[in-house]
Amino acid sequence: MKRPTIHDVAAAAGVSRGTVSRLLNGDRYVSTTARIAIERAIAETGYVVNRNARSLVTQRTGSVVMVLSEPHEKLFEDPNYSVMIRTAVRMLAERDMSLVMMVAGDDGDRDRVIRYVRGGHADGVFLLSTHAGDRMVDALVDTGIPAVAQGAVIGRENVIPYAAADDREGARQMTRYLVEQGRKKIATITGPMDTPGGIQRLEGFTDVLGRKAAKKLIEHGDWTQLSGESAMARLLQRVPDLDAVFVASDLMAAGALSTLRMAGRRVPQDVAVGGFDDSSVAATTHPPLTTVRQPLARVAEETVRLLLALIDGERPESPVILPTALVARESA
Amino acid sequence: MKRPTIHDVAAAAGVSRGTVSRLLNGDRYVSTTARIAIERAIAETGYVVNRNARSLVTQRTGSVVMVLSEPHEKLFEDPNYSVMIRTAVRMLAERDMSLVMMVAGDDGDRDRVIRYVRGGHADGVFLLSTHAGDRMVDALVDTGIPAVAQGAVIGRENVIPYAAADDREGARQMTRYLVEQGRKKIATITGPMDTPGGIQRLEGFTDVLGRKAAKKLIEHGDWTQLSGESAMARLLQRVPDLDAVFVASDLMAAGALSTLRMAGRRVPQDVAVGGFDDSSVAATTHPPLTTVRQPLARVAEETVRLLLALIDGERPESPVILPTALVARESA
DNA sequence: TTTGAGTCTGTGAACGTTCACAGAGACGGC
DNA sequence: GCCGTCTCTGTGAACGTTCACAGACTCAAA
Repeated sequence: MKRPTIHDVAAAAGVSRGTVSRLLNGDRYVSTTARIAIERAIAETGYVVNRNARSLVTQRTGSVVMVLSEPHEKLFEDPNYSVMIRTAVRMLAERDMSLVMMVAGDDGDRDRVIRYVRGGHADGVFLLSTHAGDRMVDALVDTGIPAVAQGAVIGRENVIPYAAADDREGARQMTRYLVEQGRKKIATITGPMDTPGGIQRLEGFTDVLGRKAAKKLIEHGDWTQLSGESAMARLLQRVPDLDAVFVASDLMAAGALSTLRMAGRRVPQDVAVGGFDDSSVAATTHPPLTTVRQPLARVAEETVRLLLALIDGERPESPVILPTALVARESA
Repeated sequence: MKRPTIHDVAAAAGVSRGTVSRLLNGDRYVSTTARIAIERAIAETGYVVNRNARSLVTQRTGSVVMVLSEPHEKLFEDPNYSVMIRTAVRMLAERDMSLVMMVAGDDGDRDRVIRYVRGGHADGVFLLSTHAGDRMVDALVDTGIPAVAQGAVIGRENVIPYAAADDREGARQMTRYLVEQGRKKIATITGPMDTPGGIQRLEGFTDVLGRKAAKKLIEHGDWTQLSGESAMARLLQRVPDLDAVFVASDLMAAGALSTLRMAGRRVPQDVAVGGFDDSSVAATTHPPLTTVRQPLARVAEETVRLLLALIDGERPESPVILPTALVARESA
């Protein structure tokens, strides 16, 4: 019951290992008769190449590792991951490469990742939601193995190529929209200020309103619904006469909506609410959220493309920034 | 700049390959002096074992593959996946094993998966949301490599071990709850009838109401919000006097809620709505959904445990069915 | 002192590939 | 008829491990 090897195929086809190997690897110097015999032999024996043996000599693994840098608790919610995983799996499959998942939640995890990559077990690395100042990033860069990120790695923008949505311009779009609607006192709830989305979306907001004007109108959240609720509560207390709020994620916006409802403010009559992401919650809130759509699928695609190019030894341009679009619903 | 090999470590430590290998693999016959020398040599050289070379001789890969059987479009939404991935990655990491992701969306994908597993590239397989009658399942079983599923594989319940939430009892809980609230005409919107959740949750519903009574009160959806909307519309047309509906997923329930709102029915006064999953949407709908919580994390854990046991050559009990809990909010 | 068991070590072979090399044959141009 | 080029093929070595085996040494019991 042993798995057939390249020897078995060669014997069955009446040729040598070398010829079989050449056919397998797309070398052009294989005669048609040999080709046919080998192809039949492969079909008959059910042969499939042993990647370990191959990797051992080629020094290539045919796999890429995706590193998720969230702590273990905060796992749900983010559709980014699914899209990223699917896209990567699909695009890698086209090259017959595979995707290995790793989590870098604590220091032990990070060491494992470093060891894994340093051990030469991957041809490339995807970094997801990596935090500012993560020493793992530098260690990975040191290995010399291609690495890319989805969204900027703060402080390493120039060393880790990345693709991302145009968070800043998206925030500008939303803020301008609120202004155009005649809103006079527009506040914002940001994401965490150690994430690119948190930073960029606030930048976009102040781009439109001006730094001084915006100063008093900022509260910070941590992307969770709960943090949206409490940030909204703090805003209402500090700025009771606000008539609009730009919330840096839909989930936080959902939280803001319930706080507003509890406070008796009507949306959008009294307060307009703008979200960000156009995630699935955006359509289910009441009222449905006006939000900014991110081209998630395209960002994922470009991220993968970036890594594949690096693996191929090219020098792709980075960053790849993709446009966002305003989705007008009822909340603003 | 070559990566150090076991030879380098052996030389640096003044011992032979064999001794280093023994230490690495936890063999007890290694003297303390050798151990210390080797450990220092490993630290100095930055040695990390080459898994390919190891796999080549041990015939074990130290990795497990997770197969997602959704077509490429329907990817978002399902938190199951994230939890499952995280749990698997975490538990595998403890054994220094890694997780490879594959998607089986079309026939080409399925062939790739079969080839991959048949090629001996994985020590085990996780099957996620596998469809009834999928020939890939039989092919995988034929390889003799351990495989488990999260949720039953319809028609292969006895050949593929699995862990799952007690969908049937969960549906009973919800249906009973609606009855206890004094609801007289309770309808249901099911999931697709080729998924275990679709089947089991309907079973639970009819368990409580009786097959004949339930007959007329059933509409089918496909888990999406949109399908929930239209199924609800069909129900309203066919059974205008219904006063409750058990919807087999929260997302579909969100759809049902908006149809009810459009139709001018108040929830829960006119119509009570019960969901299933206790997913993130459940809290954001208006009114918040009364639903059934699945022990997602525990299901994932048990699924992984099952596979690890199989890999270790044990014969674990299957299926592992885990209890659900009713979460009362405002919609019922 | 001999024996035997237990501990520890080194060595050669094997795992299944790819790759470089050498060589055989075919064919066309001179 | 010879040479050079092109196509095609087989072979040996290498990749970095593990494993079985044989042997050396220690120690205690007979």
